[in-house]
Amino acid sequence: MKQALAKLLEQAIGQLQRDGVLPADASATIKLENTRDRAHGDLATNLAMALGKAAKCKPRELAALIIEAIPDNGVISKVEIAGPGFINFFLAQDARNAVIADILHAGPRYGANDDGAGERIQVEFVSANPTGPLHIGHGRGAALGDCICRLFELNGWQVTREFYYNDAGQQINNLALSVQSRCKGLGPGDPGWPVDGYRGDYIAEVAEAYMAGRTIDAEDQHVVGAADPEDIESIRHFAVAWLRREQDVDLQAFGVAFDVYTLESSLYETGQVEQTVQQLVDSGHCYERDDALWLRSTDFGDDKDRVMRKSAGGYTYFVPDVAYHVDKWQRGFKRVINEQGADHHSTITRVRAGLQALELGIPAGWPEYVLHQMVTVMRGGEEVKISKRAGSYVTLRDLIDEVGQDATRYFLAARAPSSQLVFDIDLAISRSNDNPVYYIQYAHARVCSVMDKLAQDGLQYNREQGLANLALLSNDNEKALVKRLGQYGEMVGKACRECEPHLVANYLRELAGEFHSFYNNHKVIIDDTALRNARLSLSLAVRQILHNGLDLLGVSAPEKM
RNA sequence: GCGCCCGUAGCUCAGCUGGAUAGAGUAGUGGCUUCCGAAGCCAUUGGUCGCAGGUUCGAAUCCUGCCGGGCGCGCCA
Repeated sequence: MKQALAKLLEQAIGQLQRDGVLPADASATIKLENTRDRAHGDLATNLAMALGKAAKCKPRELAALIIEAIPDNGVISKVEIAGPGFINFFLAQDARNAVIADILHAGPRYGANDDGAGERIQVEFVSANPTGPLHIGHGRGAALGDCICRLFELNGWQVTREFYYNDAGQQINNLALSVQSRCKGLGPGDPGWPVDGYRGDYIAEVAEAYMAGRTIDAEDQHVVGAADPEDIESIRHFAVAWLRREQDVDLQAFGVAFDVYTLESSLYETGQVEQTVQQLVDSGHCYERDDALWLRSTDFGDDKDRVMRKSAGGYTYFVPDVAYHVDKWQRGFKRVINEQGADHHSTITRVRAGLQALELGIPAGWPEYVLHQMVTVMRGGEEVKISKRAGSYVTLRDLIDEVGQDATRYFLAARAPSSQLVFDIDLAISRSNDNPVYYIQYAHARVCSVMDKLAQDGLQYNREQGLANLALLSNDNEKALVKRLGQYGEMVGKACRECEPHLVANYLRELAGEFHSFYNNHKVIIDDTALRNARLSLSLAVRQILHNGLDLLGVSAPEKM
């Protein structure tokens, strides 16, 4: 609809240029925006104001000329010049109503498009260290990452969801030592407890299972506890496997599944880390100093050079990170998005610098990043400090159990990633009925309920008649709904381009609100068959979009509540 | 000190590739169910868009400088 109008305006501008009203080189991007106020029509453009100077005439006068130059068409029903020179377009109702038929025909696939042209894209998200259960911050990453994936899929991309396990660093040593101490009956604070040991109760659970010789059976791993408190390698292996399984269970409960899991340790085993280091050395961007190997990352915009190999031996964490991204590149992903917490912000420059230094033809801005800000958890009016070492934090599993998967996912995805998020557990639990997600789901259930009532009354929905009588939808509530439905496709495209799932949440709230308003003002099941079927068509289109949108967020669309 | 993010109604947040009287939820007040689900609707109260300059027909939105909050700034990951 918008595109059709933009094309008409383009033709109008071309006409005015031929007529000499506008200089041939005058140009302005044609910007059409959805109006906020219905009195301003459906779409408005500031074209006349933008071109006023070039045409050397007043914006309102130019607006009149533009309007005159617009070719005849079936899209526009009325045009007005308003304010300083806005051109307001009122769309023909027939043209607007067409969206209802489109939605009903496309069903669950409505909104899908070809923007991605089937290109492959990889989204890495969550990527929690296997040193403890997932907390609410990981939950935000999971909710956002998964929604972003769903958006890309809808927009025609072939998406790979990937999880990267840092299972090879110092923190894993701490984990192994912590479990070992528990195996020996030590607790946090006891003499001999590791300085940076993990204090949470789950460490004791891991130790107990290890000593009991329990088996961890998961998709890609089968590990048996060796029950030997002196075998630190065995403990490490068991603990990582245990915690990975725990995280998988949490993610499953959250409705998030990954296609590929990559272990940092595997990059060492395959020699990819060594190979990357060698290539970096060969590239001439490295140097030795103070017994350490450095990357001259300042050549690529970093504010200081970075150590690659420590003087005591061993690589710093970003070296396997670079090797990992080389691997992603070699797997053929022209686009890679890493969704992570903003506290990892500093790694971006470093990883990109390493990739540039390799001179593999990787673009400077590759990979892309979506960073989400911290989640603050409130409980009993007080902030709950999240500290893995202190063992006091809110796990994702707790949240799902208490708040429910739907509400948790909605809350965590409904805010812009760049904004800090306050998650008030008391509010989410005790006032769960006021939760916005129920408001949206309720609208969906209401349409289902209308359909039930229709059947109870011995009536049937006649789609053909409904679509043939859409012109009967003429009240403000109906018009508002039709207009909103018409914006779904545009919204979905923007949410994907900007990697901002919260746009979906906002849209759904608006749509649900407008439906509730319509529902309260007008009966759907009425004697007038033509109008009844038209309203049913509208309601079913609304239900479909609510369903599709909730699906993008990973939230269910219940038929009854 | 440097880098990134944020500062909009009592609270939680949208709006930010400049547009027409600044929006929603929640909290407060007052209404609406012999009629498809009141988990709803309608009305109303509430804002110097952190502050000060600048850019222009027009700034919550762009630029600069301050102030306030968060996160980073390691031969940790």
